[in-house]
Amino acid sequence: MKARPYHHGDLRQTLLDRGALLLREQGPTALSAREATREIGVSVTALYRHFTSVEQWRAEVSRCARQSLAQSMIDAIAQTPAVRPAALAARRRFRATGTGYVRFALTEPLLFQGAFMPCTDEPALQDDPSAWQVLEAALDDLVATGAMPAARRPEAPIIAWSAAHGLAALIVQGGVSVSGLDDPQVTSVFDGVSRALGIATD
Amino acid sequence: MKARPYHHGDLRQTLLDRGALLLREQGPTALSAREATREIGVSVTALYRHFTSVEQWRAEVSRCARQSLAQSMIDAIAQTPAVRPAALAARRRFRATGTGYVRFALTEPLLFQGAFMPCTDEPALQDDPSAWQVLEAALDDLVATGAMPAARRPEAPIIAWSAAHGLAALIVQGGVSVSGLDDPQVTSVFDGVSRALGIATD
DNA sequence: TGTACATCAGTGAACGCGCGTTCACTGATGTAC
DNA sequence: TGTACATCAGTGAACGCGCGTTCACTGATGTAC
Repeated sequence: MKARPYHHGDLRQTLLDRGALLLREQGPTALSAREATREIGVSVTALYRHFTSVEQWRAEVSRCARQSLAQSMIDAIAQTPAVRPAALAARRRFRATGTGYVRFALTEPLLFQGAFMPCTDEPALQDDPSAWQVLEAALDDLVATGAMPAARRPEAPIIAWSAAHGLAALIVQGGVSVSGLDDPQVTSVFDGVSRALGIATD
Repeated sequence: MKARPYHHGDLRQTLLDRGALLLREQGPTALSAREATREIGVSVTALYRHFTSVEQWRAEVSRCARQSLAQSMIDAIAQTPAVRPAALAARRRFRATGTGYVRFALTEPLLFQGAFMPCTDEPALQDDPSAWQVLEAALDDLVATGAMPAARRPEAPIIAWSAAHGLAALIVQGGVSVSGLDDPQVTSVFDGVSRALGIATD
């Protein structure tokens, strides 16, 4: 498993990157192997050296988009200032998972669409990082610091996930228009989640 | 504006119905004018007598799917038993808007996808019935009967909408698997919304 | 009341396009002796 | 160390397919006199 160039370089990764770029700029319907290979300057057939089919490539590109989404959550957490007490910090980090999620939908709507586009094939690898796992970790954190009652922990993932995903999806589809992360509609949803989970609001 | 048959009958409506059927059985990617007209037994060109382009037809089909979704909410409300006090009845009806929404996603996942598929054209007519309006009415009802504090009214739509839509979207995309409307994940989300909005849980 | 004509719904062949997949191939890299 | 050969990444032409749109047309319905 060497990463050094053979003929082209790492064509597999280049195809994934280009696919993500296509997704980002033109959306799921524009994600075709012919377009991607044309832009890279490589023959279409070269793709078959790295993926069993175009559909499988598409599934991997979608996975990359989901990983970007998860990375947006991780970035938002990282930008959270270190504060005391620990429970407050945990609340801020949890909130950051939500804002990272919604920010991604706001700044990269087409990539967000690609992250959840229907794929007939399954990706060969699991999401890494995974948005779901980032959320789970933030919830564990809330319980560990006493910021959320442990009794809420089992239902917390689906509640937080549904709210953030629903808001993001409505924004992307244009059903809801929002000026930014400070828009009252956005903060209402996050505050609502806090109330639902018994988490204090700052 | 006559509804009686000319040559075919009401081809416009037939095209919309067939489109919705295609959406329902094979999903958005299978929604093509050639396929629809082939199944109806009419030439492709006939479509241009009723829609300016295939894309505009598609937008109208998507609207029909959204109307089916709204109808599912209305049906769920209608199945709600008449109870006293009025606040309890209002709560039940509000809950029904959510279960109607999610039931539609569960029983007609492809149609649900079609309801929110990206369309380059806008539908000529507005949704009627409209899911959004059904929700608004249910929320007014909650306030009028005292089941929800009036202070929550402004943010209630986006909170309820995000939660229900997010849950439905996650179910349809396979991210969350759920056995039915009584699944704990579903009830958790609805109970969470009630807590977020200051509505009593039965 | 009967006839001529305008209107308009639907036809069918043709077009160009971009797609995914196949095939036999070329040519560079790595390895065995 | 040098050479023969296997391996494998990438080529380029060709295929069949389904799509949306166009065009000149046919034929049924409604209307004016």
